[in-house]
Amino acid sequence: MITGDEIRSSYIQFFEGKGHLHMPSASLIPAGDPTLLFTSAGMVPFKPFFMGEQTPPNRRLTSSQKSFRTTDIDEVGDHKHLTFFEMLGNFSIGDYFKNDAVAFAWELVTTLFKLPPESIFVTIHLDDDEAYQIWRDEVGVPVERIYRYGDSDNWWGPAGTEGPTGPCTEIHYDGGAEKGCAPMVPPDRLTEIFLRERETEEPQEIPGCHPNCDCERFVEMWNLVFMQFYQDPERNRTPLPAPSVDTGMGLERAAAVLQNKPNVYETDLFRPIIDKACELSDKTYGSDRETDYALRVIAEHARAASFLIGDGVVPGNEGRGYVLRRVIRRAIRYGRRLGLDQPFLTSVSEVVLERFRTVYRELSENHDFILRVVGLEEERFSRTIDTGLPILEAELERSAGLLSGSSIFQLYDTYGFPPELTAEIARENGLEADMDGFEREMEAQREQSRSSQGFTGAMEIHTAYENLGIDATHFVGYQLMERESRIAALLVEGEAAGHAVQGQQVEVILERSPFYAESGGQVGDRGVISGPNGTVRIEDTQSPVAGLIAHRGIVEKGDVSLGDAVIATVDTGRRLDAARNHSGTHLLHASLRSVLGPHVRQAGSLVTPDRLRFDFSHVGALTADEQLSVQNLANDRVRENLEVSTEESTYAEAVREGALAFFGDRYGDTVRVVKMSNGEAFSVEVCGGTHVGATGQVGTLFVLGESSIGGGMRRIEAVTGRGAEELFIEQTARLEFLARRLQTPVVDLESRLDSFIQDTEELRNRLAALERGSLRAEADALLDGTMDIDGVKLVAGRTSANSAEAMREMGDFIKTRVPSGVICLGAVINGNPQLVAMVSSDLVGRGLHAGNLARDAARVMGGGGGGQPEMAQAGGRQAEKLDDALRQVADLVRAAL
RNA sequence: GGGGAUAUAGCUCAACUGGGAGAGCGCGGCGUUCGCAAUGCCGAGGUUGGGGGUUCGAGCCCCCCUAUCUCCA
Repeated sequence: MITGDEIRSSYIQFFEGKGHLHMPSASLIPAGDPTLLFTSAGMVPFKPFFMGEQTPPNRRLTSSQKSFRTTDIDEVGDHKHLTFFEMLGNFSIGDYFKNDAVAFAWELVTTLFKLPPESIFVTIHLDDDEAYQIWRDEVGVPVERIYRYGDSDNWWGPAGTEGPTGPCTEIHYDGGAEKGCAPMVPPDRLTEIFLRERETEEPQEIPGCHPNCDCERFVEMWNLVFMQFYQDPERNRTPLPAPSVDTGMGLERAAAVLQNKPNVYETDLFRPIIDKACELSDKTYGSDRETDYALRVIAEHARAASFLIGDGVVPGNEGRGYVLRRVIRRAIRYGRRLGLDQPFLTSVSEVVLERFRTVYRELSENHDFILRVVGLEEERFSRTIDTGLPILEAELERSAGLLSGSSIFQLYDTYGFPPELTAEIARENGLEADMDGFEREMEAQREQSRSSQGFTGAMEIHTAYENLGIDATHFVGYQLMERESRIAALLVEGEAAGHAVQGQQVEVILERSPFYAESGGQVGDRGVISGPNGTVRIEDTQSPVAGLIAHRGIVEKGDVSLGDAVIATVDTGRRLDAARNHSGTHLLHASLRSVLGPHVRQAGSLVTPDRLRFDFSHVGALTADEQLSVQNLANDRVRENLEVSTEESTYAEAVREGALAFFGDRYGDTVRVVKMSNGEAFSVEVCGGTHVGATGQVGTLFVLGESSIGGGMRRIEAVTGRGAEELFIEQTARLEFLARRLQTPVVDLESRLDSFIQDTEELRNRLAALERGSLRAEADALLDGTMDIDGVKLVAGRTSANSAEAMREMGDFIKTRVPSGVICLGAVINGNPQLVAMVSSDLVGRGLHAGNLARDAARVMGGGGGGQPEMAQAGGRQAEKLDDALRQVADLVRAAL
């Protein structure tokens, strides 16, 4: 039997033999394309080549590309759908076209894979007569095995709103008529049906089986895309000057066909993983449908999750991290159905790593990390289940027949309890789950999130700038801090103006400027713009429209006018502080990656002259050791005084050379790459910010702290240079101040403080004992005045207690002397009168209630109170009435008896 | 960026309508036991995350902050 590994390598070798260059699989995180969540097909890494943005290393390429698709995530578990798969492909970038592509494919399938030609069906696009002719005449496929399909099946692209697009042809493997759902529809008949469908725009019924049928007879093995046109955003298509070919064959499907297995899960690419899941759950694959489904979910998702983590994705609440989390949690949910309620996914992942580690190095390199992340997520999810389950059970208890959508939503929204699991448990308890109601609640939440998306009237401002008729300010601030220029535009209160006078808030636009506008987390520059008749103090610099630099400030002296020749001077000290923090951020980023692992990715940052803040993806909090290691490493690199160099490059080029870029940022055609290196690069990032010339200028980097900003996301804050120095001075001063106050040398502070705390403790205890003693004496005195109200003993009186608690203690003491009776104690605490009333349990039976006593007595002092029958407390506002209240108690007791 | 939930002893969690801060585990001491294990009694351990407010009185109600979890974007 040919193994999956053999299929992969023989495919690559076949195309290498046809002059193709083997490109290694790119990361599942698309490097050059911030608009894509995942690498979803073999051609994704080559997009810049197809778009003509870059020159490929060779016009013929081949690869086996790791791919991930989120669309079918909820279908995984049946025989067909996968989230993660390997895509074999051969690519022609303006080289060969339909003839060769088809010929190569046919040769590979029939001679290398040795599939019988009579079991191969091909499909083409309705209009692609060229492909039809090639298949029929050049390859010799009988016409009854060439089927035409419409746009939904055999037209590809564009990916997004514009881009290359074209018809495709597919190779289907016929598993045999006995697997079919019905007799085959002849190709001509099917073509007629699709033509009518296109004309009427109504879906037509297909009377029989065909290659794209949903039944199990055919396996779509290979898709050859002919990129023939370019489609613009208005959907106009123009022929591409150099048509290209992009093909994709799912390795898993190919393995199923070549290994003669009914589906991908029976192949050697999945079987070891399935077997492990069977072993753990004590089930056998193939025994029943439900079990098989769950086993497939576990195997598929364990595989997908391992690869995702291997490429640096970490579970989180957004974007890729959220997809990963969903995949892991879905696997665990299905595991529970098999009775796996203990952590199991880590063991399954171990098999995945074992199976694929030789081909995909990142799996072996990140072996421990992958297992740790899976384990952590597994643990986290079981906590989610544990907290949600009791709430769900209570909810089920309350509901009859139908579990409301809002309940399902609340469990999901607040506790992350999966709705499918909720529905499942509800069914087990004989209740239906209102999933439609749930969906409505979800939609309402989406609506709310969208509507709260800050509407700042950005559009209007936007046009205000565009109406200025200036497209760009030339930024000269990388080299200069001062530069003469001319005022190209002035805005007063958001409106274009020709003139501004002293005291007015203005925005100045210059022809060229050394001022750095806020971007990439680095705040804008401050400084002064001085003209012939006045000066403007600049408080902030922004870039409201790409390329435009708006200096915001106030006219400090005189006036300024459009066209004035000015000198723009940046506040150098502030700029250098910011530069130190920005370079510090890069050092910190690289250090974090070095200490924690390459999964650390920038999620946001803030660079001000005072401090820096850096958000990144990571599982769990940093230990004190890790934090220290990061700081030490960064400072080592500071002392090594690495050269900081910048160069211009294209985005894709920069990323290919290993530069880190921030997902979600938009980059222009050319990007600036900042490198810190002393021969060997320590940090390379795409960044437009201002930096120091060498890392030594950073001075010292001091980490202030590290915290969480949500699942899978951490935030670290630090200071450098002057900030670090100030911090040190401040902390030292604080220590010295403490030392003076505690009259001890700084080194002895801890022991001195310990002894202080101990002393306080001791004193507190002694005071409490003293108070207890004196209150006990008071209690004794009160006991002497015990009254007898119709046979009920009453101890009532004023005390000097300073808390209700102390009075309770007194009451408890009196109780030991008067086991049957009523006790009512009063005291003025913080200026307010307070009462504590106690009634022994035997008297409660006779109708006395401490709560009533306390409340009624307190009424005299302008207050209220309450409590339990045997003990209650009350208070009021009029301290002078306390004695009156206490005197009243006797009457109250008498009345209650 | 917006919403929801949680925060109580070292750990896991109780505490009704606002009215005496508790349990189990763990820890310490003293026993029973040949030993391991088990077990009995006693004990320590709390600014109820922090701050403000309402109230005679707040673990509980309101506001702000912090941390953790979670959903949406």
